[in-house]
Amino acid sequence: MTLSTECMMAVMVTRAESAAVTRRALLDAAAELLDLGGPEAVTLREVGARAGVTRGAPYRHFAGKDSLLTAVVTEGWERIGDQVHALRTDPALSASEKLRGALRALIGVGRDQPHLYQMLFRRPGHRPEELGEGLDRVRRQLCGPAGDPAADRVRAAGRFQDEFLAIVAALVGERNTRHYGALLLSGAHGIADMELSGHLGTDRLRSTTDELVDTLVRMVGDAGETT
Amino acid sequence: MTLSTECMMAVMVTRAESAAVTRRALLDAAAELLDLGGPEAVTLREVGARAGVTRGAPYRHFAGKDSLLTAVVTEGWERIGDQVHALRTDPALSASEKLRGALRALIGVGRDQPHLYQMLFRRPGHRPEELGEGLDRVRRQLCGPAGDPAADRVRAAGRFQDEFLAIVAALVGERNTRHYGALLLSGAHGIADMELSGHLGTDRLRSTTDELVDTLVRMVGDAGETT
DNA sequence: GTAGCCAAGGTGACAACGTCATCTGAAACC
DNA sequence: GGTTTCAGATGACGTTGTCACCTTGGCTAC
Repeated sequence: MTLSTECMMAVMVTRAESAAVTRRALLDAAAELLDLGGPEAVTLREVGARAGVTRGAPYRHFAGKDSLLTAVVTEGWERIGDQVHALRTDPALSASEKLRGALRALIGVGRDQPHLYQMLFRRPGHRPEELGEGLDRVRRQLCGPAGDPAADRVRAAGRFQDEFLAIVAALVGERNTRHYGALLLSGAHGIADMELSGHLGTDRLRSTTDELVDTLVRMVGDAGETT
Repeated sequence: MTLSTECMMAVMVTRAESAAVTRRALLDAAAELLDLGGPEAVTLREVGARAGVTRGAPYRHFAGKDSLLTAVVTEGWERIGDQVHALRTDPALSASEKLRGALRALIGVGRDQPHLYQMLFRRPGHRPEELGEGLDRVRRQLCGPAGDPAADRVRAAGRFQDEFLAIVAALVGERNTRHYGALLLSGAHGIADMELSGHLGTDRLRSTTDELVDTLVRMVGDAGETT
């Protein structure tokens, strides 16, 4: 039955269409495996199998495993960017409600897709030993060829940051945006990652993520007013 | 020359001593490889080679690769715990100086040993999908047999937290310690991890880690006073 | 319409890895 | 002195990422 349906639906597909659907299936399979068991569980053989192709096929669409995972991470950043964009442009929300929502959205990704979340905050080539100028250098290095996985990922993360900083600017003013934006983002990420690593919610550190976010936003609001 | 020295020093070593020195060499080799290239670069074959044994030998001292890495992480937590202990008991420092020092020490580990740092904040069995009650559950599960790698790691992290929270308590009072302690630790970890992942120090988020720590401590100090 | 092109995908192979079963030799113990 | 025990060596197995090579079927130029 599945086969006959497949045959009927396979009638008249152009080559580009077929390649696009395979690429999409590879990305979906990789994202699913990532959610299930982390980067280690994403094997090109299993990805290929779930996408209905063999182990070598992914190399037609991605340079290798890293490249595939980077593409999955890029789509993760794009989704979060969309979420924050929706918050920022929602006329029914106050500035601090938008901020709280953005931070909670980030932490929510951590809770719903822990493995994906942890990959959001890994250097594209995952080489933390060379700190240098951070993503700016990566951006300059890779800005040229659009479609490059690492560059796409940096761009997607940058868009998220722009949306987020626009919300922060409305709260603490243009002049303090970069500083308090960095502090808020670091704080939210720290809260999310502490929860993921199991350090939160213990006997010693018993606060919930929501409580921590509320305190953080309140403190920044107070500090932003006085300056 | 090295060989003759070795021979001279190798005279009359008991079996337990030899085993201990091998275990030590394995840990050192694993830590070194971790610093150089991350967990992927820690192969049992290379660890064994650097420790002067073959690939199978590590299994005499550790259950497997995970167990070995967990032991390395445990020693990392112990070192940080010692650092914070030294800060806490230093009579020449004020409470806020101690706090700032502790946060900077944590971030310093991130800068000096990025790969080790990132493993400090990974679940012992690295299974972030089951959030549950966090480390408390792991602690209860594994509290029995001392010497168990995961239990040791949880204990070492717990000691660090105790030292840290003692500093926080002196600043915001006993009643707020858990909440603000969690916030400060999350904040510092977020700052460190954002720097490692290259998200800090970009055009959009240009603050330094020291600036962020200062603001964070100042805000918590203000909030702690008012309550 | 037909010949050639080209890219998606299949297949075999390779090295590296974690892990285990088995063997060996020497220290430890009675 | 014989036995036990355990650190370490060795061979083997399954899995993985990756590459070179091959096949096949749409696409394009004439």
